[in-house]
Amino acid sequence: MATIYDVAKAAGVSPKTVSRVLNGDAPVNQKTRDAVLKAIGDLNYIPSSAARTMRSQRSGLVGMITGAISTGPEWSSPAGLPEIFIVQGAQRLLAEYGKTLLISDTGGRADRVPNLIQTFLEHRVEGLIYVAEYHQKVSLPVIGRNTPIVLANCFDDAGTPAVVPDDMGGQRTLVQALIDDGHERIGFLTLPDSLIARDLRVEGYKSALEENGIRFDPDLVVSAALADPAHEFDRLWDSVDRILRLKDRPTALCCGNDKMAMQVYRILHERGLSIPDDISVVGYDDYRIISEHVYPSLSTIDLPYGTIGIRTAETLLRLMDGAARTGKAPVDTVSGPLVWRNSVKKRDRKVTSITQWRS
Amino acid sequence: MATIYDVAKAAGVSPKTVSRVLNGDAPVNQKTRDAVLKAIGDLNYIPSSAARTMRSQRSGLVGMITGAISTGPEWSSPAGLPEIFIVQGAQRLLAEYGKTLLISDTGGRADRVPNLIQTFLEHRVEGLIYVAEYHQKVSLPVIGRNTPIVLANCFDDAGTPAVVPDDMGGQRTLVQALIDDGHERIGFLTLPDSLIARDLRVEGYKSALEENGIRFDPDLVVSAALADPAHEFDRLWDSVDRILRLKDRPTALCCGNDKMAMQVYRILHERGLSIPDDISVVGYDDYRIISEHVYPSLSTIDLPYGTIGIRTAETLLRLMDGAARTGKAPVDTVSGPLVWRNSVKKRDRKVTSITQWRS
DNA sequence: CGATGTCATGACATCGGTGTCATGGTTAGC
DNA sequence: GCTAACCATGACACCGATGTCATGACATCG
Repeated sequence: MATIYDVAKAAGVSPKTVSRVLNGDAPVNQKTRDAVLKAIGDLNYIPSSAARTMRSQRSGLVGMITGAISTGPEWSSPAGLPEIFIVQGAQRLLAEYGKTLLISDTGGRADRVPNLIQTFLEHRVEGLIYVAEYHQKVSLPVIGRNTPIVLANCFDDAGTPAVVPDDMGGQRTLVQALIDDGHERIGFLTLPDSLIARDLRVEGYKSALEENGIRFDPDLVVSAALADPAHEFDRLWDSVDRILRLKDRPTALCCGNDKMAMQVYRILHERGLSIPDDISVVGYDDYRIISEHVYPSLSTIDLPYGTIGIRTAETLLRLMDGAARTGKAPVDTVSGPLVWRNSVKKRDRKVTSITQWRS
Repeated sequence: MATIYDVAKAAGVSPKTVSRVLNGDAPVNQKTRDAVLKAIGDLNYIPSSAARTMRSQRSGLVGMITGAISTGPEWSSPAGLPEIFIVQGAQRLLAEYGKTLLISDTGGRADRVPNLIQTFLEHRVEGLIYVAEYHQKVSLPVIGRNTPIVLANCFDDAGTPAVVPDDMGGQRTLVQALIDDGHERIGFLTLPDSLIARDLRVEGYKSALEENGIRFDPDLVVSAALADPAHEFDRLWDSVDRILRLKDRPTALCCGNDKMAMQVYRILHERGLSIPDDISVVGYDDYRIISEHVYPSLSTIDLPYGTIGIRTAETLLRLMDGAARTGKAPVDTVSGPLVWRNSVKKRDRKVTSITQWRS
């Protein structure tokens, strides 16, 4: 492989001049420049980033770790796989800034993390990103002060900068949209209790009700999923059953995610209820293979993994740039747009909503 | 950051001896070794792979490109995203061999590929992997002879080593399973004509019929999907309609993939047909969020992306190891297991199948 | 016209490891 | 007891870039 010396010799200049042409850090005469560029082309010269890294102490690399890290309950999402969107988002932004992404997956074994970090540090990554499979709390082994790290889709106790989905705001937006469509009795089939997203979304649900002067009825919120997938469906069936038997039956159901919504479709269908005429349904995630293809297509809210990736990279780049931690909260929340399809029916409101004379 | 010289000084030995402890390339006295290891720990020394790469000319890096590359029709799979499984599979195997994965996504723009390759070459990657979104033919810009490259989920005209799914064998297996369950009139709602997988699977379908002495009826094979997603559903509806109106109506339907199967479920349901009692259905891909959660759960065949990733890495490692291209065909096919769930009904065969006296 | 500044370029050291070769001390073999 | 073989270690050059400083050729200015 040709070196900068070969190029220099071929162009009849010094290596340093070739370097100047490549990096543009000092003026070079046009003729000289042309000669150098020609030599580069002829020799098919490709600079060595290893040599450059050594001299300049900047590798241009960013490390990313995906896969399990917490020792919490294994809540596998065999098809969720938000990771790829986060990876793509982060990679694309980093590429714009000339950074290359090193990636490594734990393969589900948290004990491998220190090794991965060691490898990344050997490559002198300028920053690290850790991506969790779902919104959760993690605890990472400590890394030297020098290498900034940003958490994506998770956060920790140590105040590490993090980017997470705005589960509370998302659910609030979703419920607000239902209220705007005239719904007031809104059931909520939640994710498993062990998930942080579950609590945040219930908060968002409550807050939307409150802002609209609707009383919160605990009977309407049912923990519908189990961390154990084996009994998932039966549990969901039972939950729907309980909600439908309520005296003042809800006109709309929020589901923990689109997958659950798909199963709720089936349950409602088997019970002879038509969506959205008899009851409206919304999901969460905008998992398009489901939301676009079920019938009626599902109204939901986008869980913006791509944006989380971009935002994470953005935060990391800023830290790499030496920006001291700003006063800003270390946990950044990202919200996604409503995606309103055909699973919600507009209703006439029985009473004038409080919202109408609020704004 | 501590260097090997700092460690040497702290341990009272020469840098070269530290190097020997790290690499184990020559015997080192136990006492000396302990002193060196202690110094390494005390100083929190992490070797620089840039320096190592420079001297040894081996970077330990493998580059991977994902995203669009062909200029063919944009057949987007918004939710398919096999890439992540391929990435994971490849990364895990590479990690076992001490290789680190550099990853870059084209962001859908094939014209960026040369830049990505340039970047990878600057990092002196020891090998390259290109991952396509779906089984297709691609054409990559030429790279120097030195860096081996393997294609995953695609192939080219130039005879580059490649790993692709065994679409023909998979469909044959699937149809054979239907035949084993007593079906003989088997409809096939295929993927869009533009896809290579479509033709291969039709081949597999025919071959299974032939092996069982069942006459191929072209009316049973309907190109059910369009590359244009806008009219996708109407087209599918029409295709199912056409097949159901056939004089000798099929007892089972093969669908191009699980997503299509999910829509076929809905169509059959609306027509008052029950699965699997009135008609059996199988998919393709084992896209679990669908296949496990529709009702009845879908019998299908796994499209083994993880295995493709592993096999690709395996092939690449062999090439990196200097193994001259063996006589083996450069295109390697990978097949996945049947996943038999509840969407197929066993039938009594009207006539003794030819298979029974064949083996 | 000499002093000063700017432009274009080169010489040389250096980043942090490892390959090569040399060296001194032990042990084995005859 | 002398040589050969081996073990453990160090000196030194080198991988391929770039930062620093120096230098010669011109242009500018008072």
